[in-house]
Amino acid sequence: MIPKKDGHPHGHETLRARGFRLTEPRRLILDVVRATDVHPTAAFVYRRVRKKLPRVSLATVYRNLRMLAAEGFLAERADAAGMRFDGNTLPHDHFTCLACGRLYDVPARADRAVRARVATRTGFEILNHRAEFYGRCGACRRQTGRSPVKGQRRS
Amino acid sequence: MIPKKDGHPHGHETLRARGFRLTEPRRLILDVVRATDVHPTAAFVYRRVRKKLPRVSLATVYRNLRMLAAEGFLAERADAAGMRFDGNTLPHDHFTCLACGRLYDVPARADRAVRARVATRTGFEILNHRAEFYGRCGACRRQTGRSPVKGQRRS
DNA sequence: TCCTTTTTAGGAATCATTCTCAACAAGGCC
DNA sequence: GGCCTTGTTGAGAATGATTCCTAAAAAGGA
Ligand SMILES: [Mn+2]
Ligand SMILES: [Mn+2]
Ligand SMILES: [Zn+2]
Ligand SMILES: [Zn+2]
Repeated sequence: MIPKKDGHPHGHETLRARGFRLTEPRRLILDVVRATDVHPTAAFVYRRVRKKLPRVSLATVYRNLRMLAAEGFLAERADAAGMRFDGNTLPHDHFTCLACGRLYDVPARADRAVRARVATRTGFEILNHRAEFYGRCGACRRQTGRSPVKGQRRS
Repeated sequence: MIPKKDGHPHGHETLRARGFRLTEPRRLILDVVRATDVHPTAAFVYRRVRKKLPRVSLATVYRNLRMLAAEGFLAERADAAGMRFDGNTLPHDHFTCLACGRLYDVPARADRAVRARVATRTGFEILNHRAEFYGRCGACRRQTGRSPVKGQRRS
């Protein structure tokens, strides 16, 4: 039997499995977010998608980013600079360099104990958590005189 | 010598010490944020301040909240629902109840070890961090059937 | 093919936040 | 008191990210 002619890389088929149609805009949006580690904004994704699909609408990008995040194909994050998306859906923390503004993934995770302690102290049931670290990344530490700068903005 | 007739409670005098004038709008804004534990939005502060100073402008509220936060008299936080302010300037974490939406302070802090571990693993210099926990608060745990609700919005 | 449902593009609307600027208040100094 | 300088305010306009609306196109199913 001949394999389906539109077999895509990644786990795109799971989209269909969960009742999604893998339209052209959706495939491109998902690919853009997954192909970068900058935790892109919707505007960034829009710019990238337009290179392949010039007529795509910004509303379509927002709509599908929201939808893909709601279904767990992407992660959604909010910070002072607005909403960003993360193609890495494994649990991980983040580090923001205050000098260059870059946002890094921090693969390690030290939650179990911390969560348990907070839970017993407060009586809250803890289902999830989020840790953000701030400081200077390796590159910026080497460049002496590069001290924290105010007013980082969007990608 | 007669004491200054405008001696205020709290640490308001420090405002002057740092080169601020303690104007009426500023005093009221600071008092509103310090008097609540709801981590108010600018709109919330605006509503409260207007009760005492009906002619105050929303721009004045934003301007001074930003300024007071920059000087360390308040803390500023961003989440998915927008910018909020915190009268508690001591280092502390937060817990968001996914059922009722309330945001609680978590006075405990388990950072030293976590920070050190992340620093050695990544090579980043860690100057600060932020921890957010999510789950169900004590009140909501008791009310069975009250499960997490989508779309929490502003105060 | 015909019918139904989903998705889209494009533009308008919303809404939080910031900006602009003329008027105003405070303080210092003569 | 008058004058100047500097910081602050209120009102409204501007900005900018996100969402909403809607008619048209696309996809699926039978
Ligand atoms: Mn990430
Ligand atoms: Mn707090
Ligand atoms: Zn850096
Ligand atoms: Zn609750």
